[in-house]
Amino acid sequence: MADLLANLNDRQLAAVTLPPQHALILAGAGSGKTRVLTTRIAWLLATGQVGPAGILAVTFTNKSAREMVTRLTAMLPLDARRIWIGTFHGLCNRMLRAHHQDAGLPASFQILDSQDQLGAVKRVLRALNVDDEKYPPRQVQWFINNAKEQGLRASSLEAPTAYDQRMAELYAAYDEQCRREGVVDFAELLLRSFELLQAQPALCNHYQSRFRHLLVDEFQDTNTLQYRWIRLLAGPGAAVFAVGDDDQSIYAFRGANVGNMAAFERDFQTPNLIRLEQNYRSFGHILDCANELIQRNANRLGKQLWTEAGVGEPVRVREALSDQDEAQWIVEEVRSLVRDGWMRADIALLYRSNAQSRVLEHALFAAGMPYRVYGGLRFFERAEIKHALAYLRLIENPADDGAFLRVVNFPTRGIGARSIEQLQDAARARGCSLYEAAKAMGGRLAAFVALMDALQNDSLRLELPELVEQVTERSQLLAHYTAERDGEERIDNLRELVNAAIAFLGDPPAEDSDAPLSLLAAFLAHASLESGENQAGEGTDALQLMTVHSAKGLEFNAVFVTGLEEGLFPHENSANEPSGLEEERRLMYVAMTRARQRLYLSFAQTRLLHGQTRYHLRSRFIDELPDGALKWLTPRNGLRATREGWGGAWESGGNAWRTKGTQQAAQQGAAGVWSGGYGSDGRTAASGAPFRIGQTLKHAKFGEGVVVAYEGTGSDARVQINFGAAGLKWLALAVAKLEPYPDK
DNA sequence: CTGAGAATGATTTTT
DNA sequence: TCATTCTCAG
Repeated sequence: MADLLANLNDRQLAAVTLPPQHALILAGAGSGKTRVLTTRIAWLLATGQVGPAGILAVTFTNKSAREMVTRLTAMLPLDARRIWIGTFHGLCNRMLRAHHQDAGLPASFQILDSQDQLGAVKRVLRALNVDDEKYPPRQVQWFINNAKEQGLRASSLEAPTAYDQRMAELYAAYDEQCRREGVVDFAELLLRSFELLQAQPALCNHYQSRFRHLLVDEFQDTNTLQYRWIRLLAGPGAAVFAVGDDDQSIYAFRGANVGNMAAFERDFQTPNLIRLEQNYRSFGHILDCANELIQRNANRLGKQLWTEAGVGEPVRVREALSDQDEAQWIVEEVRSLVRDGWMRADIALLYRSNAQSRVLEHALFAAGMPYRVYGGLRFFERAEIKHALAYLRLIENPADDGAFLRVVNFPTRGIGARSIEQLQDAARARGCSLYEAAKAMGGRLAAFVALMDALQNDSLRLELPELVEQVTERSQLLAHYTAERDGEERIDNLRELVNAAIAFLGDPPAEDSDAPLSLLAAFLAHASLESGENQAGEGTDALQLMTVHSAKGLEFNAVFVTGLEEGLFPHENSANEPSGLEEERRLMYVAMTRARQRLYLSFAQTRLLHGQTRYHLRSRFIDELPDGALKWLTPRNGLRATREGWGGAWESGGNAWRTKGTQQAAQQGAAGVWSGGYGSDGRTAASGAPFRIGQTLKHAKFGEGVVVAYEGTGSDARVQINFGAAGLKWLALAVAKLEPYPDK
């Protein structure tokens, strides 16, 4: 016991040993959040206050759920599978499997991932002859998920406009299709579980009295439905231990509601609120920057990170001439770090949006520097894997039309669009599944039915891995990719799927139901809920490239936050959203607090974006940091305009440079501007205009403004000027009357 | 069915 | 710019 609690600081210890009451733990970045959460569970168990069955711990990612289990089993000897630890979706799946009948689901219901869901939506639209110009599938999908995350069914939606009315109808039709096919989407897992508990008081009571302690990780990321699910499950008697950091709430765009933290304090009348503010990750200067930045946000619950580690190195800031120059400099800097003994794997390059990785990758590749990019397709999302899984899904559930359509003609077996249309008509007329309808058809469809029947037979006598192998062979998937030029990797992946099946057999999920689920169905659920690893190559010492979002929860000895430019970070689109800027600032806070020892912030004067050279001001976030903690590697006042009066431009919509019909910026023109380097005059020589970026000008109507960007040559030349309150304007040099204004 | 060329649209992402 | 999706001719 003493062992368990050793090395906790006072606050951590207080949190871990709280009485069985509701508690809100405000855990700052690097304050030992996961440690507190897992030690709390271990302490509850070790003191005999509760048994493993009385605990429910919920996270957002499989990764953090796994980490919790690993740490917990290291602290205590126990069968972690008896504890309900998992993601919201994983736990809801577990509950629905156990009570599928009460929930109105078939025993082996399958789970649609976002891709599958989009496909399902498209089919609904086609079946109902909906104009997908007016109702784009993605938008319909978003509408459905959004409604579900609010806990709303189609029937309970308010539909004030004809459009909303139609959307609600599509939602209803989609749900009906899912029911027919025996599938559920991600949001449905949660909503169905919630509705199950609501509709079955006895069952609800059972779980309420069983789970004495609910522990929620990353509470700031919960959405409305998740919050209500927790509240329902807690009932009157359980203690909810919510851990989160409102300053790290960066997922509002996918439904997360930071307001849930304040709501929790209110609804649960939380008697315990503990702040974990001591940071064990970063040195002082880095934390000073983070604190100073984040305190500009309003409506915080309030927190101030501190460390015993000393101030450490100042935060390095550098202005680059261009995105390429930025990348080049990073390569050099990383090289020198590596020469000094730093590990590449301990260095991260962070960016706001994925498009920015290209330039960085290009420079790294040219320099022969090993790197690894996070994000992109994961294992279970790859096309070849989805194909193989679709065959397996169809074996398990012949009513799964989505799976049927995916593989009926892949690899191609001469079943064209019109035979499929005929088939769909027949199925609709008879009110049966495509597979059922195909049984009545002759020719090539009959051959496909025969194939599936054979595979179904295989499934009865073969072990799961053998079945997977058999499917890839008999379906001709392997043959198809063997014939393809670049099919080698895909074949490797298909073999890897067999390995995944073997691994799954070695560690099957816990069962709470009397009627055990078929291993195949369980494997398919596993594949949907665990999208798999992002990328291989874990072993090599490679530089880490990722978006700031994916860096959340990680830490590195050195971190480069790149592209710190207005419009990019903070992103221009965030200006349109309420409190969008505050979320961007939190994102910056997350980015900076990833660094242990050394933090670099960089921005570029010009950047090639969507095929256009764009000129950005440096991010306001840099200017929000305390001077004393910074070390400028380039002159602080570079070639830049001072950013006075910029707020106005931001509020005015920030989209001004998107004006239609602008001429492409001439590369040479841009080069002309910057060729002089730092401190040069940098006149827009190509156009002959006597202005430079950053110069203050006067306009007869709009008043004083700052030149922000420049585009075109000769008589097409235009400048973009920020007039503060009057906003951002593009003005043609040939027309506009602009007077130079003495620099401040 | 396939492949070429046009059109499109482009934060952030887990389950 | 560029990757993906769509459309149409062969």
